[in-house]
Amino acid sequence: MATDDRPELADAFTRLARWLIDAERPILQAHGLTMWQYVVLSELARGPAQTQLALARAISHDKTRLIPLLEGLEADGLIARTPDPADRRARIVELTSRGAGLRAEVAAEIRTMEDDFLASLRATDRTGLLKALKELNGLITTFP
Amino acid sequence: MATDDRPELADAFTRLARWLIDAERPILQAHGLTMWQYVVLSELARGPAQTQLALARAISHDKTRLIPLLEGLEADGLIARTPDPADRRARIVELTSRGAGLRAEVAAEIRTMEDDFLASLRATDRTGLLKALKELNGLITTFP
DNA sequence: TATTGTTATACTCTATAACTATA
DNA sequence: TATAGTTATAGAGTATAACAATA
Repeated sequence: MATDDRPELADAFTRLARWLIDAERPILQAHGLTMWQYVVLSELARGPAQTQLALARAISHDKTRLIPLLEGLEADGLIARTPDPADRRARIVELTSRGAGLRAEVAAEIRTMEDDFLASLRATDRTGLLKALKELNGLITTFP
Repeated sequence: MATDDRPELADAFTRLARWLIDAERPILQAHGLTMWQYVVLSELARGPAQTQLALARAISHDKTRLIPLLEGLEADGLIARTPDPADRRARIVELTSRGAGLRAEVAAEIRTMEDDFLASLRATDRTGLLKALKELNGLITTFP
């Protein structure tokens, strides 16, 4: 067999993720956000969370650490937590318009950074990469 | 502009890396290895390390935590640490034949798992993905 | 003086357990 | 009894400081 130099996938993905996170950090910092705060805003951009617990699960964060995080975002006026009338234990979490605006702004800057990052690839490899990412991520979320 | 549903890259890579690491864990466990131990063996498979410090840098691990790790691998007969005659402070770290054999065995099992994982992709997307990974990983290591 | 390997210490992040209020 | 939110505590993982030996 010919020795093919395919890298180990876990290693390759980890390195790329780490690089991209490092590249996002200054963008987030310029807007006064931490990584986890941005993760919360991004998840809420898909729709309000019916409970904090559901939100924690959606972003693979544990519920105890989520609390100070939400308190900070609420104090900054980026999210709102309103008691669910149907179940007074639960609190519905959603973006304020200010939070939605900030998230969109940051997402656009990150997107620009990503486009620069992918610019060196041939078109076919880039589309293959993006299609593969979408396909594989669908795969692993359907049966975790 | 049409809303394109491209995922954020950092998120996509992180999820895939986490999934793959979870998939590797039982393989490593079956051979009595931790993730970091396997990382060390893999790095040494590329060639001996002239110093422990260089090894730590190569795998992005800090030198203090590397020490108990190497002691464990040495006790298991998987690596050897020999003082460098030219610089008696330094210790050259290399795989024993047993360590090399174990590493190759584990790598083969991981490779099989990866092939199964990628099996659902179309051929063009799979090759695009692999070429893109190689290209991008080269990019980020040349100017970190 | 600077560097390798090492030990000891502090710090951060993460997970577990326990409490309250509702259901 | 079970669950949502919260608080307090313990644990793993990581980084920093300090030391001996050698350069």
